Amino acid sequence: MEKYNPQEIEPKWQKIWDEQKIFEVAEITDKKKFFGLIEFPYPSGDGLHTGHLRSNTAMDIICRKRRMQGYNVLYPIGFDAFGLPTENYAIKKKIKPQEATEKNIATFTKQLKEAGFSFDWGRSFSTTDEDYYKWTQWIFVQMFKAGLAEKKKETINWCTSCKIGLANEEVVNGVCERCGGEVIKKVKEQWVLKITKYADRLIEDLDKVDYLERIKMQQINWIGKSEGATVKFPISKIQDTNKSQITNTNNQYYLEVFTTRPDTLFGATFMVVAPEHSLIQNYESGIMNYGEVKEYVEQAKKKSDLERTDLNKEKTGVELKGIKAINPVNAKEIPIFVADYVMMGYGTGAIMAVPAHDERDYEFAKKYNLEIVEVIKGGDVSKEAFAEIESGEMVNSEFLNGLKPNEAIEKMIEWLEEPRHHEGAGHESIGKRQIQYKLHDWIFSRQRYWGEPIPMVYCEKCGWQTVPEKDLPVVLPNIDDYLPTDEGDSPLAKKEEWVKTNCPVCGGEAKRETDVMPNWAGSNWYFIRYTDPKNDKMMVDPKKAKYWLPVDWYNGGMEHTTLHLLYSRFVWKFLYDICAVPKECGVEPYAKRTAHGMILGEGGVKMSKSRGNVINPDEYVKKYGADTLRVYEMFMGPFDLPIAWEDKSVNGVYRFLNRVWNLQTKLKSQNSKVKIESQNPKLTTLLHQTIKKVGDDIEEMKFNTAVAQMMILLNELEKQEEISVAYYSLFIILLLPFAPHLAEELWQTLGHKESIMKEKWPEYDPNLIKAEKFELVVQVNGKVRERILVPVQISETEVRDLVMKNEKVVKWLESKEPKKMIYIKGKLLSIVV
RNA sequence: GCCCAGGUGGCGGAACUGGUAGACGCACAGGACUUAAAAUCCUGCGACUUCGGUCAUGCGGGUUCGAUUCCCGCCCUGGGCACCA
Repeated sequence: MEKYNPQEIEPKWQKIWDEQKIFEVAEITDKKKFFGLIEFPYPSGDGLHTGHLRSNTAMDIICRKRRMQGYNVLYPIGFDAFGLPTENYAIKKKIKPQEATEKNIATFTKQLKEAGFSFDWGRSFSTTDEDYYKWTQWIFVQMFKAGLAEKKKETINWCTSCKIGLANEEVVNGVCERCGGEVIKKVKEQWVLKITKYADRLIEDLDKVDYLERIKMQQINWIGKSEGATVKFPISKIQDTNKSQITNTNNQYYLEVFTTRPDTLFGATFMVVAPEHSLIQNYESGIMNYGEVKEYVEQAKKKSDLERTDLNKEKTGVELKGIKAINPVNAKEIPIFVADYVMMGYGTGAIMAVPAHDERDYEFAKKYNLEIVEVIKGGDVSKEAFAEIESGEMVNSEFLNGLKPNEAIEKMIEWLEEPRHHEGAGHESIGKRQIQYKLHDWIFSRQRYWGEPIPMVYCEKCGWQTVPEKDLPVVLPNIDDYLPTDEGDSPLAKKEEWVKTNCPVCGGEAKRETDVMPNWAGSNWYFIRYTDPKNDKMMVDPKKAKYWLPVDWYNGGMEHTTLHLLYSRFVWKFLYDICAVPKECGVEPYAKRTAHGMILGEGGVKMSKSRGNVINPDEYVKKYGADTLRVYEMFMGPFDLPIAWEDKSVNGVYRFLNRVWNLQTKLKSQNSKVKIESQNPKLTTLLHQTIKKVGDDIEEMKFNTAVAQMMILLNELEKQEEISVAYYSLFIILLLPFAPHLAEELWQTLGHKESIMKEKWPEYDPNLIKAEKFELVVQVNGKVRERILVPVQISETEVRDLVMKNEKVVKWLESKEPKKMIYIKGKLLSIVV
């Protein structure tokens, strides 16, 4: 027998699988389908990393098992290749992004094939392929036509280092998520997608899917739905007798706020507006201390978001002297402040402050000595704010007195919504019920080069027009100077002959949009395209979509469970609404979503180039083979938790596979007819337990214990004088999804002509997983005192008799009479004396 | 601050629905083979012990015949959100 030599057998089998196109899936069959999905990789210059392998191996195991269970399995792969990392990499290396992408995809392809994943390579594509992004642009056109895409002036987050606008989601702790660079506010015309219109559905439909609970929570928190009311506070017109009239340039007579606590309206003793609030500009001449206010506003602007949102800092603010707000419930005049603890980006950018029942307002009121009016009894407002909503009773609140806060909220909203005469505004309601989301509309423009051109044309006469569908794709021109500009225009703007075009409506002169789409655009819908990747007539053939979609199981990293998941769910819902995907597919794109834990470097620290602790899979494939790497990544620890790489343990897995290989020496000479049942019953039990455990564990992604169970079986098999081909075959089949090359080679060695993958996934016999005897545990007063081997069928009386005769037990009873005996069948007998 | 995980030997981690804590692997120690080493195989491996046992699953209580598992109160670690009105 030759030695286990993965370096030889792995390339051999990869070649055979590739040539036979064994994983290329039939279009539509009568078989039940299974669509397993992993996040397609971003082909960076660094090559494949251990995290890709962890996710891909897990789904590979599941898909291989499904195939053996008789499913028609789609396990596709592609590349998410547009975007900043490649562009920046290309700039650094002084090459074109096209070149970098091509090279990186080649590397990734080679690495992925070397890992033995059962991908359907026949369906592979890159988001940068023209016949793919044609449809990415087509989706944008549909969104525009549906009124969900709009170009508008937005205060955006501008990364000064990437020279690019960022979505709110891409700003983390006040800095650029990607490069950590400084983020400033900049007003720019931007394309936005109105994801907020789908906010409710994105929350509600989570009930219909099987996601990890924490993923659902993340989605819900991100959308951040709050229910409450808006309330208009009139601004009192004349304060300062020296000034005859307050100039109000925009006829703004109200300060409108959003509150989740309309019940506390009688306790509103001052107002606060964000530094960016238009009220300040509008009442410039009415604000007596305008200079002071202006200075505060300027200071606030200079602060980064990080500084402004630092919870530990003391709240600051300046009163707008000369104007007052009138609390509409009691007509009291209350002061207005500007303070940077109120954010322009949420609600109306202004709040009514109820210091008695809100911690932040309380702190502010204490500092500036403002009135604190208790309107809910139950706390001690001389000491701290009482923010409870479940308990307490309304006081000092006229028509709300005596109610519970929850009831008061409803009553107050009713009161606010009643139309009534209102000074300066005629006949309308003071406020109304309002739902507010933290989720913002999604800024979809990027002022860079390496992305899908936004397929829009601007005509002076006709306004924004979509590029006609027959002219799609708008091909990204191959330009030499693709460096970003400091002014924040896309490099495409420099290519005049490309920009200049004709208006699709009037035929007159027009200009192309020069911004490109963000990275998310291509990854929003790639899984749909896998079901029909070559279609040049439509995004997807409804028949094919109907057969394959939704995705049955989607696994990926925790880092993509908020943004990518939310965005792609939104796009799916839109495509569902316009019938671009058939109704039969359902309202959610992914039936099940799981996430793997990150692999950390040795010692539990994050892997990074700067630390120099990045594990390169290639080295391990070279040294141990892909099978060892696969099994190790599954065995290293619980799949969903982060885990540190441990070089020494890789060796342990290599030993395991070698022992499986060497087990061949114990094979009975070609005696495959031997019936399993006739063998050693203990071993038979263990074999069936292993079939059950490995099968069940794969479904629950408990790969570590599945491998452990196979090791237990191997240990037992090794103890035998000789083993039957039947036993060995079953063992290899169980191992196949984990170590496919090894399993295939051993299968062939056993004399099979067909691939092991044609075998059925084994089923266990429920009668055989039970052992004939078990170890009965005897406890005296809760302590284990004896273990006796007894037959499974033993009755309770027999157990009692047996135990009471047992010397050791008798000794522990110290001739006392047992008070109580508890018998747990098949487990233990507990005696209390 | 809020939400979600989690805390078990020297290490990664097992443990069904309250029923033998430490499976499996790593590391380590001893032995076999070898001129020797590597590899491989065998044995041992939570702590203490007067060798009868006793104590042990972050800490302190509780429920129970019995708690890693359930309840109450703390401490710590990781992740997410964060002046969201």
